[in-house]
Amino acid sequence: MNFHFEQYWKEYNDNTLSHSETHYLLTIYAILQKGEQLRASTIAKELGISRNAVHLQLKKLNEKKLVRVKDNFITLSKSSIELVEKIANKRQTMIVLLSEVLGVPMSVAATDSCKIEHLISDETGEALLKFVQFLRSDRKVVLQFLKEYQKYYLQCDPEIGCGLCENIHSMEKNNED
Amino acid sequence: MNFHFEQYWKEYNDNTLSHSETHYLLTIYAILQKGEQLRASTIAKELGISRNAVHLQLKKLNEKKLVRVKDNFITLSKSSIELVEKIANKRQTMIVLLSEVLGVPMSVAATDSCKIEHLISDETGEALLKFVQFLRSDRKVVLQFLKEYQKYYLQCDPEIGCGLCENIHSMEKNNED
DNA sequence: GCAAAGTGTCAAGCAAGCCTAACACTTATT
DNA sequence: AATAAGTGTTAGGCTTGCTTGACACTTTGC
Repeated sequence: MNFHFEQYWKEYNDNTLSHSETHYLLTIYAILQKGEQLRASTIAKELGISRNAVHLQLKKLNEKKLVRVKDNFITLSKSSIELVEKIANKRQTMIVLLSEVLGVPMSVAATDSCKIEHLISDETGEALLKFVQFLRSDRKVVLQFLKEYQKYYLQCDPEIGCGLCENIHSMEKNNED
Repeated sequence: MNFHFEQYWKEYNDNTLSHSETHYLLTIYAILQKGEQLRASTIAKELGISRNAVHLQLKKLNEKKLVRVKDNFITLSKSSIELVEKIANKRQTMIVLLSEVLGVPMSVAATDSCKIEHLISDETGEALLKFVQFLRSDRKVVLQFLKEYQKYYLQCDPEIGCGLCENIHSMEKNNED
């Protein structure tokens, strides 16, 4: 416990993307993926903020070469697509870990993941992904591990279930030993 | 993937404590635990910010009943001690999961945990704690699980090690079967 | 005892990121 | 053609949380 956290706490805002920027880019990415043309006011509606705020943020994102605006239509640069996909992966990994493995309710898992997705380092993101992939594999040792975890740590009514036990049961079905 | 994240993204700042407040309280807690008397300028030195900034923040924390100031000496209220201990637990749990189980370097684990500790819900914090406690227990199924995980997912030179394999080996020693 | 150092406090300023108000311009509607 | 609705843009304001400068008061050192 003698790690000097005081050295780290200021790094909170030293991220590639701020929380705000992250959600602009994620939103833009999601809409563009549907094949739709995208303008500022759509982002405003989607994020629930004013057109003016979007306008200002887009100007900054454009200066940072993260978005392009042409004829009022918005596209993402290659580098920001990479950033967005990395962050979306981190979010998804966290959600799976929290909800599928640890049994946290989906809405809580989604909220928490949404808050921290842009703060997690690539190193941690990759380690989490590997771990979750392993936990989702149908190895015997994983199923035994999960069953034992469920047995001791998740108090759930077997009649009702808890979200997690259903996952384990369905994994078992795919892995008849 | 059709979860509406746009509903959540604004909750980023709706936390009991901001990142800044969190680190004020954690710092105050740590110093008081050493039994030392504490004044504003000490916090300034510890956090690496100006006395003026500390002064303003302490005024706000005092209004929120999170700290008490008497004769320029600072103490924590009962409610903020509870908050601090909860957050410190979340941080510690995350650090253990990342560094001991997933093999992320300690400095990365510390930085990431420091950034997200105050954003994680109590529900997620408790679920993570249970999971880490289980992973640290000396159950046979846990050791097998960790060994298999290490085998497939952690490329490390057995001569040098990776931080994680050492943990597993030491767990094995305590669990002669 | 007196200068130097440490401490608390107020003021003004800055950056991020939001807000509302106001205005210009372009589409739709009728 | 005329009014309404949608969109982009600028300007001023607010909050959080930091900064530096200036000033007063209290310790400490010689």
